[in-house]
Amino acid sequence: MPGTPGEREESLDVIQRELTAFARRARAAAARLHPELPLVSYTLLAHIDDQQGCRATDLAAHYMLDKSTVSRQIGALEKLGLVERHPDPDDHRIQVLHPTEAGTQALAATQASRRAAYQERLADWTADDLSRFAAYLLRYNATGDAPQS
Amino acid sequence: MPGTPGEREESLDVIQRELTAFARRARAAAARLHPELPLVSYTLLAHIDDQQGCRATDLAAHYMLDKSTVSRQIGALEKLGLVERHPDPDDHRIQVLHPTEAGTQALAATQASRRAAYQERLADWTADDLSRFAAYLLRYNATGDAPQS
DNA sequence: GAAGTTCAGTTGTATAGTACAACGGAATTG
DNA sequence: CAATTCCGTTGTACTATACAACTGAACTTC
Repeated sequence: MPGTPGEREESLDVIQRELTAFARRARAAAARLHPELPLVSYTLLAHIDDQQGCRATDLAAHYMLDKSTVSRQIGALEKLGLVERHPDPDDHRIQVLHPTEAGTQALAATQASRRAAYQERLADWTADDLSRFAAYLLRYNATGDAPQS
Repeated sequence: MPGTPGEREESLDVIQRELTAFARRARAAAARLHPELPLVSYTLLAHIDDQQGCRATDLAAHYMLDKSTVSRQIGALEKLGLVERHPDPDDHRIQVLHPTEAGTQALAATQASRRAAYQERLADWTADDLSRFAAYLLRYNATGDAPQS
């Protein structure tokens, strides 16, 4: 469709702006909502739990983070007693991470309160709109999974 | 609506997860894309430009930032010669912000490269999908404009 | 119209999250 | 075994942020 270039650009600008606005607020909201489990730690912990045994390097690659950042975050999570490191018997360089009991528990609690917040916020959306919005976000993020520049 | 709780929850989880995933990467991507214009500064500058004369407090409210943060960011932008402050003649407390010539120019350049990145990323979306996605994001962010929790 | 209150913004201080660079030890490859 | 590559840590620095204390201007109320 070559007819409507302006409209397309406008939508792109809106998407860019609104996603960025969201990103800015997400941090603030996360900090307010769960003061004891920092945002990044939460995210990493969730990933560790999801993958059931991953390495620090995996986390760094997946989140586009420096390995030093991951190292410190993991250190913090370990100090909080939420993750454990197990040396890989085959390769001594590798530390396999997984959540402790407390980690799984903390994660569940955080997830619950997050879901409640979203629930309230999106209370007046129809299930149909929610599902379409979710689909768009999935599609958007999938596109960017292996980005560049 | 007690009928369809599962589907709704699932969508909520997806939205939550995907928005968070986006937020994670946004910073890294922005840092890579425009090393010279820091992410936050860019965002604030864009808002200032968009609103043609806004106050620091407006920015703080819109992005859920502390006024001190805004104050420093504006200070940085001013030092870079990208924004100017004009005292309001009617209310001496207020500083009306707007972009300088250089600010507008820097913004245009940054916006162009950002838009190009989004363009490429969203190349295979129809204009219709883009517009609906944009609308959802606007609605989502508007809902949260005056939140609490 | 002076005192108290609210509002806009700045500054001091502290913290999280991040990157980059330099390193250490372990594994792989020649 | 020497060189290289891989995983992780530590040192250092910087950005973004919050909270609290403050200044100064404008409203309120008597």
